[in-house]
Amino acid sequence: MARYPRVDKISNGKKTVNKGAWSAEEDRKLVAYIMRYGIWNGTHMAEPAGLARTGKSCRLRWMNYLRPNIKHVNITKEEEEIIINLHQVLGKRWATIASRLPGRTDNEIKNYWNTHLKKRCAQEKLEMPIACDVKVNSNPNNNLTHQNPSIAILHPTEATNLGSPRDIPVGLNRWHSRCNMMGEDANLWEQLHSLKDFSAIEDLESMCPNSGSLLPSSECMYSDGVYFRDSQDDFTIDLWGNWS
DNA sequence: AACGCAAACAACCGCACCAGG
DNA sequence: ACCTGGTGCGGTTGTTTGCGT
Repeated sequence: MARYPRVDKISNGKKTVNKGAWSAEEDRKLVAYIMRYGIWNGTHMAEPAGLARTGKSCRLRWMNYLRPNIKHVNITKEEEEIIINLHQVLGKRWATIASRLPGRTDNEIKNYWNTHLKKRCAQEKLEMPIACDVKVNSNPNNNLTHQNPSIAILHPTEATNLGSPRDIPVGLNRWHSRCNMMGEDANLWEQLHSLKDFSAIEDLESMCPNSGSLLPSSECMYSDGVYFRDSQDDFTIDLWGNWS
C-alpha cells in the first residue's frame, strides 16, 4: 500500500532524512548498492548508497521488501495454517515463525496475524474446551523416568494454555530451579528448548501441517500440582516434583 | 457523490541482546 | 567489568484503500 514519502530534519538542522514510503528510485539505489557491496554495515550504508535514510530504515526495507526470494503474493491457506499452528506453540515469535515460511518476513506474518487471524483464532479459542497441553511420557515403575520425565506436546492448538511456568508439568525440580535462575517471566519456549529431554521440538515440523492430537486420552489440571492420565495409570506431581 | 469507518500493510520506534574494544 | 555500536525483534503508528451508508 503506497505511502507518500516525507522528509524530516535531524535536530541539528544540517541533515535531512526521508521517512515514510520508499520511492522506486530509492529502492533502485539500495538494491544496486547492496548487490555491489553487500550489507557489510547496515548502519552506514545509507550515505554511500546515496540515500537520505537511516541505516535502520535501509536494512528494514531490504529485509522486508527488496531482498531476493521474498514472496510478493498473498499468503496461502497452507501458510495460514502453519502460522496459526506455530503461533499457538511459539506465541508472538514472529521471526521464528517466519523462519519456517520461506519467502515470508516476520513483519508480514505479524501484520497478517493482526489483521486476518487474531480475531478468528480468538473466536475459535472461545469455542474450544480447555484441554491438556503436555503429556508426561513416564513409566511409573521406572524411578529414573520419574525424576526426569520427558514431555510431548499433544496438540498445537492447545499449547497456548502453557501460559505460566506453573503450567509446566515437566521435570519440576529442575523447572523450579530454572525459574529461580531465569525469572518467572522467562520465556516458556526457550526454557522448553533448554530441557534436554524435551522431545517435542523435533516433532514440530511434522505436526504443524497436520495438527493432529497425538495423545487425545490424557488430561491434566493446573493448581499447585498436575494430574496426568494415560493409557496405563493416573498420577500427580506437585510443583516441587513430588510424585504420588 | 460524499462521507465515515474499518481493514490492510509498510514503515517507524524503542528495547534487548551481543560482540568487540 | 564496563562501555559502545550494531543488529534483531516485537509493538505501534500512519496512510491508503475499500466498503457500507
